[in-house]
Amino acid sequence: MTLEPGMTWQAVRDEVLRRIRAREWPPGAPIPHEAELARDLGCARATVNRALRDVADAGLIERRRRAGTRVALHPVRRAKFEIPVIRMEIEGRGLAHDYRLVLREEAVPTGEVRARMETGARPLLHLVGLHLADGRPHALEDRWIDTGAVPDAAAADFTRISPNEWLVLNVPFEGGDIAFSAAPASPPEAEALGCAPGDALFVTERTTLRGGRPLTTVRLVFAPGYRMHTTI
Amino acid sequence: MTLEPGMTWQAVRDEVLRRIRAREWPPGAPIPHEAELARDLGCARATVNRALRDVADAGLIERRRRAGTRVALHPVRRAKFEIPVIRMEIEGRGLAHDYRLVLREEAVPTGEVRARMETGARPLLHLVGLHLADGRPHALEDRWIDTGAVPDAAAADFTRISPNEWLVLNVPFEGGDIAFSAAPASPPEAEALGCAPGDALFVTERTTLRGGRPLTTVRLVFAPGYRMHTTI
DNA sequence: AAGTGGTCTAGACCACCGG
DNA sequence: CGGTGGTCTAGACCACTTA
Repeated sequence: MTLEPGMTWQAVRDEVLRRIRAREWPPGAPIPHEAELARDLGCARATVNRALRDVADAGLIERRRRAGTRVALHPVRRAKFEIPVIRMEIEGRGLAHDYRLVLREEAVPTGEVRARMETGARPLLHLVGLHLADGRPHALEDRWIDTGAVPDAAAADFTRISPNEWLVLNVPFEGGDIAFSAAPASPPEAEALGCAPGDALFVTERTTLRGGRPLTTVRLVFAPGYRMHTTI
Repeated sequence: MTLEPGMTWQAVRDEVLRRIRAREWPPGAPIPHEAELARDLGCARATVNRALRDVADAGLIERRRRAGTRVALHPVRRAKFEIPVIRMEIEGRGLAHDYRLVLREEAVPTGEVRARMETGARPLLHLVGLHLADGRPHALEDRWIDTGAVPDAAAADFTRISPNEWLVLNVPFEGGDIAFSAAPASPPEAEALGCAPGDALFVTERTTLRGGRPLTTVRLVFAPGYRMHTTI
């Protein structure tokens, strides 16, 4: 029990984490309410609230009005990861970034892309480009843009700037979803990335929205050996 | 300009996001300091602080004492993802989870595992197990545990509970790192997962620490078709 | 040295929801 | 209905950093 006044919310958080780890508050057990903790720890309730919100964000406790706060039974760890602009990611490693536009067309998407974009039989802007790191293939960007939702894209010069970067700079968005998976290299992907067909490649697929409307969807296929990394 | 009193921090955040998206505050530009925003928006500075902290967490603005707050030039989006216990993830999809221990040994790790665990030539507990969803292979868990750091693991019955779940329930940890990648199925992986050798598989590698000391490292290889999903 | 964000406090009101 | 967390306020002090 710490009774020093002037406690910071980080100190409160650490004390809460200590009690959870020490099983003073075992999984599933309710913990004292904010006012009580504030009294015990000698700080304001707002400070306890700040600390507990942080612990709840990490998934270690569950909070509900009236029901109080409980230690999570199955602590689902939550972690953050970053989605940088590809050029910045490459340059951040001290490598030179280059980009080559491989394909630009107006076309009607099929299959998954069509389902994700929800644009039916309307033609979209389809761009395929290769990102290079120090001259070596890094990732293949296969993108569809709804020019109805992003009119400026029709006039953009995607031979000089990648759609990835142009969109980040020019098109504010509100949300979207991301999926990560592994896929074998298709023959064209293998040729572009300089690997063998069937090689295991790391794939991310993103669709970004504004006002609930899909703006663009992209499939990024990374050259063999790519790793996405983060910390808990 | 909104001048209603009693503004919530979410409303302040939304107004800030609107100004950024509308280029009222263009990329790289400084935004007014908290006190000024609080006056303009008719709320307390703490409310503005809460809102700006949220926007900064998302990567859209950069805050520094004395230097003030600026709109990020290259908005690195930050997203969260969840790392559930494998059993919970499977059961959450309405499938039955099963687990089979494939290998249990005391052995000295080599290569990457040895480097990650920092245990030198000391033998560790090595466990390999298969997670099944509705009887079909879901993921292969290849784990090393430092029994010096986690003594209880030596006596645990990993034929009934997976190391994944046992560790979550019994071993509090403080941090770690995670990597995601794609890899071809090795012959033993292919046999365990019921796919062909060389098939592209989604792989996650985690090392968890307590007090800066590695407790366990695990390589999870998922059956073909697995997708990790999250939203921005 | 001074301005900015970071945080704490004490009090208050409110929304929600479980008993 | 009443207790809990969620939030706002007004004021204050502090830490950091950069001009």
